[in-house]
Amino acid sequence: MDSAEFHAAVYDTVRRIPECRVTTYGHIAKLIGMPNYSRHVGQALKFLSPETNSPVPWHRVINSAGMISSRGPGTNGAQRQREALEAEGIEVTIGRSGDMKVDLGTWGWFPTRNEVASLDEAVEESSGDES
DNA sequence: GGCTTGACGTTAT
DNA sequence: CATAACGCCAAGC
Repeated sequence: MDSAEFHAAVYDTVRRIPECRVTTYGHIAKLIGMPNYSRHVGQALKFLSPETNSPVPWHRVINSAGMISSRGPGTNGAQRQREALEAEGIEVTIGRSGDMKVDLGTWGWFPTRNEVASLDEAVEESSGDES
């Protein structure tokens, strides 16, 4: 699998995250069959974040600690992500250091690969499948 | 070629 | 519960 396919797999998986739910980079990596590629999931997502018009709900992907990754003090990306999450009704905790955290126990979405496959039938989109 | 970096994860203090 | 250490793999330099 080259980087392009990896990106496509990531987008395809992230797109299936239900509304008002969040998941982690690591779980996305597991779903596409590459448990140790968590960092590259983020790498793929940042490639489409400037768009914000893509069908990929990138804002629903956070790290295992449930916090929105910084990506640079001067950038407003994290801020936009918090806005998007709250817009969906997801509760975001703000710390004193400006750390934005989501309760994974409440909003987390961690299905198995099989469950995602069953969701695939419900979606019935014209997306070319993998494997 | 090696060294550093990064929207990360897990385990141990 | 907050920090630290270690592991991980592609990309850029």
